[in-house]
Order: sequence, then C-alpha cells, then structure tokens
Amino acid sequence: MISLSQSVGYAVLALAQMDPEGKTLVLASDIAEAANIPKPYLSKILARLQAAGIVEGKRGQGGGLRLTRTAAEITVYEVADAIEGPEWRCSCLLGIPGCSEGKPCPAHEYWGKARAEIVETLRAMTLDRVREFTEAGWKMPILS
Amino acid sequence: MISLSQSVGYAVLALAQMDPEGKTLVLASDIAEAANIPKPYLSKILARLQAAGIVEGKRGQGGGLRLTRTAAEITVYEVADAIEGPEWRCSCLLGIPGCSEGKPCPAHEYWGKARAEIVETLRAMTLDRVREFTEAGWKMPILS
DNA sequence: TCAAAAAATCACCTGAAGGTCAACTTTAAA
DNA sequence: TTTAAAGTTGACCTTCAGGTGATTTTTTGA
Repeated sequence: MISLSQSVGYAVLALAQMDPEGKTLVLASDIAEAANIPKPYLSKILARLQAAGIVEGKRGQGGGLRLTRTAAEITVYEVADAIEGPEWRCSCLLGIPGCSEGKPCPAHEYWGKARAEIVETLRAMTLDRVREFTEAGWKMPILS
Repeated sequence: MISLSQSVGYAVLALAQMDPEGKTLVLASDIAEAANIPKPYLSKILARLQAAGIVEGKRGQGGGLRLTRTAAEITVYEVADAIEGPEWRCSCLLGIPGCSEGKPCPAHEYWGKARAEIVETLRAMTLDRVREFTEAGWKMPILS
C-alpha cells in the first residue's frame, strides 16, 4: 500500500485537536468525537503516545489530556515512531525479506534516496502545520 | 511501513527466475527453491499472476510455467497491480481514512507528487532489469 | 491404459492491525 | 466521605496477510 498505518493517521488527527500550547486539558471523548475516531480505539493510541512522552493524561473529574510540548515542537515523524516503531523508515519498497545494504534489491538504491526525502518531509511537518489544515475546515468524513 | 507487501517482492523474485524469452517452461518447485519461497505460498502468488495474464501454466508431466511476454516487456508496476490490486498507487501517506482530492490531508499535495515519481520508477523497472540483479549473485537470504 | 509428474485448488493455521466492551483506578467536587 | 467524572487496563472479536498441508485435476510417457 505504500503508506503508514491508519493508527498513525488517527494519532495525528487526535493530536491536532488538543491545545497547541499544551496547557488546557481536553477530554478524550471530545477528541474522539471531533476527529471521528472510535473512543476505545483512541484510548489505545493515546496510551502509545503517552508511552512515547508526547501527551500527558490527568485522571479524575476535571481531568483530560494535553501535549507535553507545544504543537510547533512535535513532528509527524515522532508520532509515526511512537505508533509504528522506528522500523517504518527503513523498509524495502518491494517488500523483499532480507533486503539490506549488503544484499540490495533492484530498487534499493533508488528507494534509499526517495525514502530519505519522505522522512525529511515528515520531520519538518509539525502539529501546528497539521492544525492549519484541520482548522481550515478539514473534517474526518463519516465512513458508511 | 511505507512499502509494498511481501507478496509483491516474492512475485518479482519468482518472475526473475523464469525464462526471460517466455519460451522454455520452468517448474514451480525450481522457482520456489531458487527464490527461497515456500512452495504452497508461491502457488497462491502464481495463481494471481496467471489471473493477471502475466504467466501461463502448463499442467502434467513435462509441464511448467512461462512468461506470456518477454521479461523486457513486463514491469514491476504491473506485478504490484496483479498482487495488490490497483489501489496501492493511490494510498494516503498518513493512512487517514477518507483522505482525497476533495478532503486532502496535510501531506496530500506533497505525497501526490512523490508517489507519482515512485510509480513512474516502478513502471520503468522491467523484469530483465531485475534479472541483472538476481544474476549478479543476489540470492534470497535464508531467514532463521 | 495406467502411473507418475506437474500445476491447480481447497481448507486450514497463525499473528498482527483494527476495533469493541467492560471493569478498574484516580481525583475532585458536592 | 461519598459519588460521579475521567483516564487506564485487559480481554476479546474480526479481518487479512502470510504460511502450510492435503487433495484434485490434467497431461504425458511408459
């Protein structure tokens, strides 16, 4: 499919719903509704983001979630790492098991360069840039 | 993971083991051994390649498999289509469900261009170019 | 015509991703 | 001090890719 997992997409959309300053707390159920993510599934995603130190949760009445840094300091690259693990940026384009520097596949050299550009793009893509999109009217479509 | 499925990789390696002229028949078991693919799994891959008209099988004693065109005329692009279906070349980089021209995600414009380059590269990658790699000593590593 | 050789097919197993549910813990307000 | 609000956790389900095994069908050569 040549793409990151759906969980990464959900994570990015969820984070874009939170206070970009990392101050005021937001409810998980509000995030779920705004980004149209099944609430129990969102919980699992938030758990991984917490394990990676990207968000913090506060329990109990008046609780909620917040970013540990500002939205300008968090990149989609980090989010992908938190959800998929760091292996996502060293995969073989053709999906050949055992493809490596020592045993390159026919696409290895090309993909090494192309993939590096993609990684750099995601490293430069911060959550506040994502927010520009979501605020400009982007809404998760309701899937039938 | 940003990559095609392992089945596509196996398909490419399997096709690279066949007669590039599409004349002499090769045994499925020989392909499986040469490319180090589990034989029953290879059968399923070959079935999809046959459904797509890329290979032909001849049953019975003295039978085997052959390409329907020469290796110079078959591209990795086609093979990916045959195995994954044509959707592999229109996926959203971030894995966001519902991302489209009408409702683009923050990476949509960038990924549209980057993906087009990848697709063009695979469309230019023919099986005889793959064979240059496999003949030059590339061997499927035995996975432990 | 019969047996061996070969591809084709079917059923099944396993693990991971996506998704759901219910129970549990923490906390602050009443 | 009770209780309701909130996040947290663990069990479970479904689907699909990856992988395996056994059976069936076709074909040819003996």
